[in-house]
Amino acid sequence: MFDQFPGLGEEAKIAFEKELDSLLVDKGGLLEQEGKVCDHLYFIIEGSARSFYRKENKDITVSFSLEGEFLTAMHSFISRKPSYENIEAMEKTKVARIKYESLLKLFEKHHDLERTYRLILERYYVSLEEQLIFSKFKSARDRYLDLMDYRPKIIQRASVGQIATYLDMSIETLSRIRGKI
Amino acid sequence: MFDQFPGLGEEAKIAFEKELDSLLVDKGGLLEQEGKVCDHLYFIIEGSARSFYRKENKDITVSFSLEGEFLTAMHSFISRKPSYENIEAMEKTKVARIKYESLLKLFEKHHDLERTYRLILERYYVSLEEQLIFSKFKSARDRYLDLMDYRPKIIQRASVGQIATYLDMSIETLSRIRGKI
DNA sequence: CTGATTATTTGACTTTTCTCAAAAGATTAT
DNA sequence: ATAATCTTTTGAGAAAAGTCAAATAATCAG
Repeated sequence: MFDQFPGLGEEAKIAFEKELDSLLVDKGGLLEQEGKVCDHLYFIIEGSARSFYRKENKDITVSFSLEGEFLTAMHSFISRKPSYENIEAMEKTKVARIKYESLLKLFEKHHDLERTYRLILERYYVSLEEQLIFSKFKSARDRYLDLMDYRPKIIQRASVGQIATYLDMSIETLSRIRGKI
Repeated sequence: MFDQFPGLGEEAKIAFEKELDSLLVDKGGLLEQEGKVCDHLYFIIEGSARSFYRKENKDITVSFSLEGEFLTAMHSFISRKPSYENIEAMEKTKVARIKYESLLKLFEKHHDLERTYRLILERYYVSLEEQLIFSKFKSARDRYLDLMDYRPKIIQRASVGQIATYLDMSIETLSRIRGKI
């Protein structure tokens, strides 16, 4: 879990792992729900998830997460306000999670853990920024081709509808793009 | 500068301020340039700035910042890779800034400063997420109306062209929207 | 102040993507 | 296995926003 964060000491790791709580969710099961404050930072051990929200009875996918990645409804987790996001398992998925409160407590004792969290946050930020820019300046077709290049696994695991809202185009447009490759 | 971050102790503030470096930039002057690693976190004391990048000889505005706000080419600042962003003063602008290296050093000594930085980062994140969602699900007209509501000062200070690329629409479309309010 | 440059607005037309509708293909529960 | 449901594909027409071009308006340098 922390291979990617070499600065983290053994002591902090152990303390962190003590606070972890593990969870198995079925396909379609919700890890987080809109309207509630998101209290957990998740780590996907196995499986995949997507976060989405609802607009006029449609699900709009905001992000996809695969095993080995941290995940939360960051906006709510940070701001402590009710989330507008839902997080749903895309298949049978195993996650570890830690409570917001526990995390803050651990920060008091383990400086290096707060740093690691900061790094996770930074990653989150960078990927969001890439997503913004990428969505801003490319045609529907290029957004799809980019996704194929950078995150091919998502195309294998997510439905056309989920991918379409993620890429900000209609299902029909995506279907037509796929037909023409 | 730190009024918004009550958790920060006097000692850390003093140490931080010691590392600050103040700068006056003329209208159009560049604080950061694409291709270079961004080494500074800025704070706008007076004036305003925008960050943008170039695509096919056009400037695409990514964000606007006003006095009292922290600002950097976050992607590069975080990743230590060359920036694709430029940051430019929109008028005569006074900034304070700290070097990336100095900041990291201060983190070693002042845990509360690293926390404050984390909070700045969180804010950055939240505003980026809002921008993404906001750009994703609104019509050109609604994006403009939202900007008028949330950041009216930007509309007063930035040019039509700058606002148009920020809102991801053509200059002509924005001009027509403005004509019809 | 004045000509030159740059920014904004307006018009006509094009392109991209959307919406609605229907058909075809999968998936799920009984 | 089969009906029922959900997802994907395909077609046709509509809407939103883009492009190109020209006219105004604003800003800047000498």
